Amino acid sequence: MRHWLIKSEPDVFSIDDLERVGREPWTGVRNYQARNFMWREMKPGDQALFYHSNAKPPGIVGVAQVAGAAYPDPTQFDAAGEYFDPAATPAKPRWWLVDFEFVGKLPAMLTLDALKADPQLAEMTVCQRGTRLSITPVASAHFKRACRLAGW
DNA sequence: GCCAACGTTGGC
DNA sequence: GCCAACGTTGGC
Repeated sequence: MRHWLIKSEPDVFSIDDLERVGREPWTGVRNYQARNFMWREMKPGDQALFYHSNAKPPGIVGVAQVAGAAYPDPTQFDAAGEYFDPAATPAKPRWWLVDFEFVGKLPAMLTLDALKADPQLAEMTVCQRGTRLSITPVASAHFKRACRLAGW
């Protein structure tokens, strides 16, 4: 099993939203690298750290898991929506996604500051300067360490 | 194919 | 609100 970190702005979609709906298609990702992770590398059952970005403070708040195989992001075909891609067709989709399902909430947020302060976690991609990618792979050792640090 | 301009992300 | 980082766009 591989591990990941997925970012979401809590004002848009928070860990509480995921808990409420149970399962959510990860729509709107329009970055090729992030798409490739969902399309080609994620497998059902992979677990992801759920990260609140653009939050005060930012940090990891829970765990989600890949709920099924990748499929075309339906929002790319919606001409009225903000994620419409005129170059994409159902026969030749450009954007792919997976659904994530709620696994659990951390007892307390593991803040970005706390991640950076931990010698083992400071190497995580999310801790690196200028990292904007919304989906990143996480080493299994880092995943375990983060859960342990958060008391989960 | 180069690269300057532009847009977005996201911490601070 | 600022701005560093960096991906994308488009003129040439």
